[in-house]
Amino acid sequence: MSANALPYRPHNHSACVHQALSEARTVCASRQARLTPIRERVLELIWQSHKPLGAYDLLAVLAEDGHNAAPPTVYRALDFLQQNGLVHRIASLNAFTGCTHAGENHTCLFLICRACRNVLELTAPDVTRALSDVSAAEAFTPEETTIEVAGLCPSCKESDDHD
Amino acid sequence: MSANALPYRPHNHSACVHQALSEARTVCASRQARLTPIRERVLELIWQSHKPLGAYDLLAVLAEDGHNAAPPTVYRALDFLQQNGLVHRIASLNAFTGCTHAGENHTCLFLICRACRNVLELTAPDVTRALSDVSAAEAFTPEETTIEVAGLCPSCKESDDHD
DNA sequence: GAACGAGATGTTATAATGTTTCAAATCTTG
DNA sequence: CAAGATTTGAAACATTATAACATCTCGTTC
Repeated sequence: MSANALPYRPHNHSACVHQALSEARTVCASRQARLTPIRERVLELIWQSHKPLGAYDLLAVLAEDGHNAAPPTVYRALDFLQQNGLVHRIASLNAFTGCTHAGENHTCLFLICRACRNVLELTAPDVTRALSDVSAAEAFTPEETTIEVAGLCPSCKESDDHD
Repeated sequence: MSANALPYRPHNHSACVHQALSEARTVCASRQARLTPIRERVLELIWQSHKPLGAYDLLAVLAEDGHNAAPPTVYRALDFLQQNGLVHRIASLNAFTGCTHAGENHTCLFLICRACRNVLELTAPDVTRALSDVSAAEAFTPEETTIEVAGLCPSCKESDDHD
């Protein structure tokens, strides 16, 4: 199984978080984008797991932090993080997940487990190429691509089979 | 250009609507699903153009009809239509569009013009296969697939180039 | 170091999208 | 026609997202 499949397996997750934050600092520094405390905190929260969080989930945690934030605070942080390629919005869930390819310009896809809610982000050249061909065939100029596959991850499939 | 590319070109749209409604009746009859007046009206409204409509857009038109509907009325109609493969929800737009492959079991993708807002629905075996391969490689069991490509359609690209 | 300006954040209000719940009406089937 | 199932009506509410404007922070310039 590829290293990318981690979210579906137990792993040293604090390493994920640490690496993500570290990469984020690098990316922001190189772009002269300011990774302020709020933005960094939101990114850290999103990376707490591989389950996408909603904006209001984030707000709730910030409230526990003692930070009395309003929705725009979170949405602005999320906008910043998206613009700098640090998080993705999962349209079918209205939720946000950490980008595992920070800084890379990429078309990615998501495998979303409906049972455990974990999300695996992948880049799939074959899919990207096929989609690009389809667009070209229709003379369509693609700009933003959303590919989200909902289903069951291997672990949850197994549990499901035992029912 | 394929016949499927119609939304981006002038065409006899009332034929689209007529055919869609006719197919819907056939599909529902064969499934013993009841295409009630509200459901049919919602489907007809969705087919008024190839631009996806939001649930509240539909509500507004129903209000003009003199039909004083509340949100659940529309969402229930939309649920029914989706379940019977007559409309699709475009997750990235929170909007609904008529299915051009009614009754067929298919994985489709959408080319969404950000300028004119028209949407072209396609089935792309190469994309479907590539996605299926990716899922298999991760031992993931896919159930629902969302593929939405936002960009510029040929007509709008042309206008854009002239700026 | 004071004044300025740009970017970031705070605050309030509101918009847009979607769901829950229960009651009433309608259709279907025996 | 009576009973049960499906559909619709209606009110309230939940969730997600944005608009508008005030304030703060921090680096730059004078």
